[in-house]
Amino acid sequence: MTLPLSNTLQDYLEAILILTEQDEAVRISDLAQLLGITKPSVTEGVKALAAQGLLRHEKYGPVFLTAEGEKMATEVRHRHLVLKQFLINVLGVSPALAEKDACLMEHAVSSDTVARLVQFMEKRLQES
Amino acid sequence: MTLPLSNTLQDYLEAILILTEQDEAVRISDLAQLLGITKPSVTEGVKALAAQGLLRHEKYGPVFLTAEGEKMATEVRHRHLVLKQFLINVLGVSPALAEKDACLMEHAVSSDTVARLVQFMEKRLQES
DNA sequence: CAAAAGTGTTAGGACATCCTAACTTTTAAA
DNA sequence: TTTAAAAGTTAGGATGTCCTAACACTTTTG
Repeated sequence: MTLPLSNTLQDYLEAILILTEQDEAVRISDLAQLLGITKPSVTEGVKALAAQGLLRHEKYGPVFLTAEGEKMATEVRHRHLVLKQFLINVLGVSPALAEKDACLMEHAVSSDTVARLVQFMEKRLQES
Repeated sequence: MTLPLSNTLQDYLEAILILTEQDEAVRISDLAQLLGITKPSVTEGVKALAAQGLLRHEKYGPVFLTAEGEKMATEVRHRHLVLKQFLINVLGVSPALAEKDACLMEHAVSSDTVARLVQFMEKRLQES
């Protein structure tokens, strides 16, 4: 049913989620700018995501995540945020580098590892 | 001069390093098996690495890392090992999953973050 | 409301990586 | 030493992701 999404398309979902929460409507142009790619590329990616039922998009219109798409986007962002917090608060990595690393690592870590990172940081807070 | 290698080609280098240390000669077939891809794909990848001066390969012969190739391979493996140790010893991830996660994460973490992970684990050992 | 500016799409192509099928070379065994 | 098995290569094709150029639609604004 739901095949695993490529890293690239996960990035699209995450970007759409972020834009959804700050703008009213998410446009192809906004995505292109945030993702740092051209509009034709975004159009293509959006088409693929729509074909998987992860978002809704009508020609020349804005983009909306479906429930399933939002769920996946939220998971990706969760991984991103957990990793970033770990890098900054535990390792002392600079925020800018943490952001960069987290962008890549979010596609590499398993759910189990993320859950353990969360646990680890909680325990660490209690102990201090 | 040295353009950044793709994740795929970094994996090739790492595999060659591992095989180099356990067998006398590294063959295309060995690599194909270890990487889980077909021989034609390996032939192609090896050609690309040879073109970048990272390994030496004559038709129908074995594969040898150059000094530069070995250096890069060692770096990749270092990232891999540091991550794996962290996952197992600090987070308590199972060895099998740690291996899997490290395989992907090794292409995502910056040198700075790896260095900090090492530091973190050293400090942690001293404190215990 | 017409024209300019902005937004989105289509077409066509590049590149990396993988594959299968068919062929060649090398190695090993009868 | 010839032949069968194994190893390696080549050719040709698929897929995913990106691009530029050109075109189509929409929005803004004079």
